[in-house]
Amino acid sequence: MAYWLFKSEPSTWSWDDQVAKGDMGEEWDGVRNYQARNFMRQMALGDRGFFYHSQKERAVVGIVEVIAKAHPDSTTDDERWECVDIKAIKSVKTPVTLDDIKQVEALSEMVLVRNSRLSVQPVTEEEWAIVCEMAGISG
DNA sequence: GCCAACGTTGGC
DNA sequence: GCCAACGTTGGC
Repeated sequence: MAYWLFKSEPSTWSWDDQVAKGDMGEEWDGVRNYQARNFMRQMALGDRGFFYHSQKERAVVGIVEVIAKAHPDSTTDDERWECVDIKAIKSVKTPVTLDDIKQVEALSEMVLVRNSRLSVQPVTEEEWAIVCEMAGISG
């Protein structure tokens, strides 16, 4: 199983919105970036991901699961763009902020730190475990 | 609200 | 195929 991070502006699509969709989940649509799309193409059913709020909040707020492999993005006719479907699994006990992450040496190579603009990113198993611990959950 | 970093576009 | 110009994202 692989681990990922999905970034969203809460004013556009928040963790609460995602949770409200329940087990039906929702398309992670609107991605118009090749790197991000390529990562989504690599995702498998059951892969886990962090749900991260960008902009003002800047924190990991929940855990999601991939429930549909990459398929055409329904918000565009442009066949270049694809997306996966994800559903909310659980909320964090404690949001893990970007500041928190930057304090941890073992997390200094996270894509979130290295390339803050990428909206869909891979997360290593070690990074996953550390952030889950900081969030007060078991992952 | 500003600006740095990055990706994309289009002219050559 | 290069590179300048431009647009967007997201941290600060």
